[in-house]
Amino acid sequence: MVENVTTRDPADLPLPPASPSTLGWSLGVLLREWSDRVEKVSRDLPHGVRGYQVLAAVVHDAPPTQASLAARLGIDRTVMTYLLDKFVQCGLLERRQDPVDRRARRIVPTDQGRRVLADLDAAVAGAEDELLSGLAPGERRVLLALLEHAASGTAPDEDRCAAVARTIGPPRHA
Amino acid sequence: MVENVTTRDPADLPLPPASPSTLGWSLGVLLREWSDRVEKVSRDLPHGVRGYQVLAAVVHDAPPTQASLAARLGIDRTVMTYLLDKFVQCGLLERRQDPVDRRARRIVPTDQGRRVLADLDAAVAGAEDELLSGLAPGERRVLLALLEHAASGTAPDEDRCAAVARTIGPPRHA
DNA sequence: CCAATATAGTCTGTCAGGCAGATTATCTCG
DNA sequence: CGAGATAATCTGCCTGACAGACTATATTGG
Repeated sequence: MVENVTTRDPADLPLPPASPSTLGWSLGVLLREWSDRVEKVSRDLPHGVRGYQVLAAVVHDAPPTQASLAARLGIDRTVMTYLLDKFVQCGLLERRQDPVDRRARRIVPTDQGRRVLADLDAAVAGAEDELLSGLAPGERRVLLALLEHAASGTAPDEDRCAAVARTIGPPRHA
Repeated sequence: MVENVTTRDPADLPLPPASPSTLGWSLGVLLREWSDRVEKVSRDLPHGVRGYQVLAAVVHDAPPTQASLAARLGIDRTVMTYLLDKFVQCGLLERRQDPVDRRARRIVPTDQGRRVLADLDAAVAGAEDELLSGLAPGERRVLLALLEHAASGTAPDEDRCAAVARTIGPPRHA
């Protein structure tokens, strides 16, 4: 009997040599599921999930420029152009010339944009809650923290925005 | 001269109701980053990252049928058809008629397929390691465990296949 | 045992969406 | 001031996803 099975200790991890790619698979499944749910919720928005992500990024993170917004979301510049076109057209966002660099546009939300996003955020929060229903509240918090930490570590530019935000105001439930 | 600098008040732009969508964003960033890295590693494979995922799923999870394989990876069945065509053509996988249900095909890896995957798995493991370099080893393990748990909770069908497979032992060549 | 319906996989055609490359306006630096 | 870089936009092509039809087999009810 070949005993390359080193299961002598319960603290031993159960999947040592096996598939390394649980990570990729898990991320894929979760993101797909997240997208599906958020899609349902954002059906009215110009571009579904992506629209939500754009709007959320603009309002919550206020990236200085269109390009940085695109980079943050991993979207091509040329794509970002027509995504924003639609939002402007719908009166949810505005393009303003950056006074200091007239090549750049500052993307700012309209009041309606803010309102719409607030509603969506609530709905999305619900969806996420449901998505993670298999995890205990503590586990969820840990997962979110680790995910964000990992993502921030690899993200192209943000990082300190998020870090600061987290330091100043951690998610407090009122 | 119109200086609408409305951003001087620190209390003006807080992140009042903590953005719920860190989840979506984090997942997106990480998956994108994972894909990029794995893409580099899987450049020789028929369909890049996706090819890797297919091959890994076939070998590690041995889904009974083509359809279930597709479902597991969130790929359309018509797409799965031509993905597999390529793999068969390259001699990495084989389609065999399921003896019990002759409509179905059992997808089995060739020896070469296994070998190729083994190499890739090693490389991917390295890439993942690098990807999560911002996290301490303990944190990584926790993250992976939680991710997998969450994903399994929402995954369409697998769950018990994977669970059973893991419990019984890694796929010993049948 | 036959007919009807369901399911696994494949094939075909269509179409949106993404990306490369050119274009315009502006900035920066020598 | 001219040369090169950068933000955003515009144009056109082309891949790749999905819908729907089709074949082969399974299942079920009469």
